[in-house]
Parts: sequence; structure tokens; C-alpha cells
Amino acid sequence: MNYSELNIEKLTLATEMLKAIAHPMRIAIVGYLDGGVKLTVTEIHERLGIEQSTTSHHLGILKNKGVLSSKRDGKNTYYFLKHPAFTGILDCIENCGCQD
Amino acid sequence: MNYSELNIEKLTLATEMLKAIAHPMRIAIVGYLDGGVKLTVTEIHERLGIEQSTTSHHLGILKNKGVLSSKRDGKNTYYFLKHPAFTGILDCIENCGCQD
DNA sequence: ATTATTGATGCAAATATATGAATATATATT
DNA sequence: AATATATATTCATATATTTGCATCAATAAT
Repeated sequence: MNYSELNIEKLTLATEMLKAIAHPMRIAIVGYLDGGVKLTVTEIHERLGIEQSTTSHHLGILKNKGVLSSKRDGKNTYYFLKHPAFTGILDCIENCGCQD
Repeated sequence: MNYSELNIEKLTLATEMLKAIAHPMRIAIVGYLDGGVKLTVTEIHERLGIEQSTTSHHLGILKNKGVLSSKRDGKNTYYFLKHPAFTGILDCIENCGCQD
């Protein structure tokens, strides 16, 4: 893809997705959901060790920006990656980050 | 890599790199530098159409977080990707973003 | 030595983001 | 219907980011 043409619309979209992921708790969430895993808000907030409302905020951001989808099942809402390739971003960062 | 273990140090590093890239002008910069291209601050600020000092700030952020390197040559300072795979992040975002 | 060019930095104002307490909503259970 | 559980939302506060003017520093050209 050509990001050198300064297509503002495309840049904005890419930025919003990257910004959505670019937070330690949200990277951890994307990591949890790798491989098609589906988790509830409670499961995620317990694993992260942060408040339920904070967790819900983070999940809302990820869903809003198109990183996650959710599906309600009774009292629970399951969150999962909208596209499996999202964890590729983490792999990429990992590869790039570890060799100076 | 395992982001599900909540390794704070690793999460922080990944977050800082992602945050460095997660800005429209900085995504554009990374795009310009794809394929080993080296550009001066002036060239970049003219292409982006933003102030020189703002451009320098953005380049500083990208360099600081390990995304870019720079090399001075006379009056000019050339910036380039520290690791070629960084543009893979843009490809990944692109792939993930365009299919709802 | 003076001037011009290139890039970096200090600073302040505007804007955006993160967090969690309190509360609302939705569903399930009794 | 009343209560319990799961999730979302509102709101305020704290913190971080973005931007560009003004200025400084380094090198080059005259």
C-alpha cells in the first residue's frame, strides 16, 4: 500500500487502529485473543488486574476502532479479534524491537 | 511471542514503538522511508507540508523509540528506518482495516 | 568573519487520553 | 417482583500529546 501519497483518509484510519492498539493493556488484550480466543469482560479484567470499568473502556476503544468484535451471550459479552492478522502487528513490533 | 503473560517491560516497549508510529504524519514518514529510502528533515517537512520544527519533533519521537536512525552528512541529516520490517506494520493495518 | 542554510530544542497553549468511582442497563435467578 | 451478576456509561481528574513560534547550534558558503 502507498502511504507516501498522503491520503489523509487512509492515514487517519490506519492511525486510529494503531492508536487503539498502542496501549499496554490493549496490547495485552489483543495478545489474549490471539488464535480466535473469545473472552468475557470479567475474564479480561481479572487477568489484567484492573477495574471492570477501565477494562470496558479499553474494550470499547478496540471495538470502536475495528480491532475487536463482540457477541453477547446471556449475561456475558464475549470479545474477540475482528481479524486474525491483528496479532501480526505484535509479531512485527517484536521482530523490529529486539535487535539494535 | 507471548503477550498474554503481562510482562510489563515487554508491553511497555511494544507500546512505545506502536505509539511512536501511531500518528498520521509519522505513519506517512515511515511510508516515505520504505525500502531503505533516506530523506533529510527538509525533504520530509516539505512533503508533509508541516513546519520544520514539528517535523523535527516527529522525527525525534520516531528515533527515540527505535523506529528510525539518522546520519548526519554536512548540513543535512538523513533519516531512515532502523529495521526494514517496520513497514510490515502498515501492511498489516491495511490488511486488517479494509475488510469489515 | 559574516551570512545563509539545516536541523534541534525550550516553551506554552490546545487538545486528547487514561483512570476509576458512581451509576445505569440488561439479563438471569430465586 | 426482588435480587444478583455482568457489562456499559457518565463524569471528573490526572496525565500525555501535539503544534508551532522563537531561538539555539552546527555546518557551509562568501
